[in-house]
Amino acid sequence: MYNSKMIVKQLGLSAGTLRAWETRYGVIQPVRTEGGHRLYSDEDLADLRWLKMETEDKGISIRHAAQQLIKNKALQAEALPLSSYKTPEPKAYFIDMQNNLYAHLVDFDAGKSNALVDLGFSMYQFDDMFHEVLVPLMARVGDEWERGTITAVQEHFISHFVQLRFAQFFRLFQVDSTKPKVLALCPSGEQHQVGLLLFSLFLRRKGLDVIYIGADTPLEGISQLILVKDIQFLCLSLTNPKRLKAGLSFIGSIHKEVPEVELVLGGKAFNGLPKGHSLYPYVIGQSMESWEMWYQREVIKT
DNA sequence: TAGTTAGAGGTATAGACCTC
DNA sequence: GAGGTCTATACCTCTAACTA
Repeated sequence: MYNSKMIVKQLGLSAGTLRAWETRYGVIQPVRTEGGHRLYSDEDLADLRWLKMETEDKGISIRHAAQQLIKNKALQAEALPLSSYKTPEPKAYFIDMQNNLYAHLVDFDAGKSNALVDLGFSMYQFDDMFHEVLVPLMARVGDEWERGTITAVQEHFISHFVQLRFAQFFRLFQVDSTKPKVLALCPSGEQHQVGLLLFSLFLRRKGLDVIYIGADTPLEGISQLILVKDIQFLCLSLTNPKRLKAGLSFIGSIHKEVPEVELVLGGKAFNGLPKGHSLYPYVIGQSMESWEMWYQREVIKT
């Protein structure tokens, strides 16, 4: 449970705004301590985060966003027998959502797709939604595109949709200026950035100031950026093993100019590095657990 | 077109109460 | 006891609708 101060810090909303949303629209009903102080649950936090995203990113009025949230919750409640109401079994729900979302996206129906994702975010932790729905969705889109069952236009549309969702969350987390700065990018030629996005979101949630450059980043200017912005960690993602040689050359050039920057390497290509390779110690895994271990080992120690 | 009004939404303040 | 949080209320800004 969270008190008002923690909610204000996490979301950047004022305490007055929180109370106004509660009393005017009834969208959240925090429990109270014996003394009457509000205590917010994880669900309250998720709801508030969703409302903030709807109002600030989409420009929807708070009244309408609140109505939509209440409607979404009511629809979900209706779908289940009242006597046995509980949050749907996540695994089955995520698979179902992924299938429905895929169908809407290949049909270029952004409205239905957004509504479906909004509903998911109002019910589950955003980590679960990204890991269980959006990331597998992107993997599936990549496979379908390679098989030729969807067009390049569909692939681009879906990628753009998912990236927008990442970007919305990215802005919501407050930066802790006492924590190290991070530069995140994919070397030139690398187009797949979902893993990098996810890791950047993980870091941003921890309060790190992440400068996200994204896919297909040229070498020019990177070293200067690291020096000017006092970057401590350089995160690189590379999925295509065929581009590993070029990727290593990319890293070598940067390391030559700024040897003090600490490397964080992720993606299928780097995961294939042999144990004896000099860069092997900088490769992190693909699971949240391995990221958390890296964070505790490399960031908390600083 | 410009002024007025009303509503929506956010913020500030005061005083009382609660927590640590 | 200091600092945080509460409720209630007033005030501010912005926008849209209305009117002369």
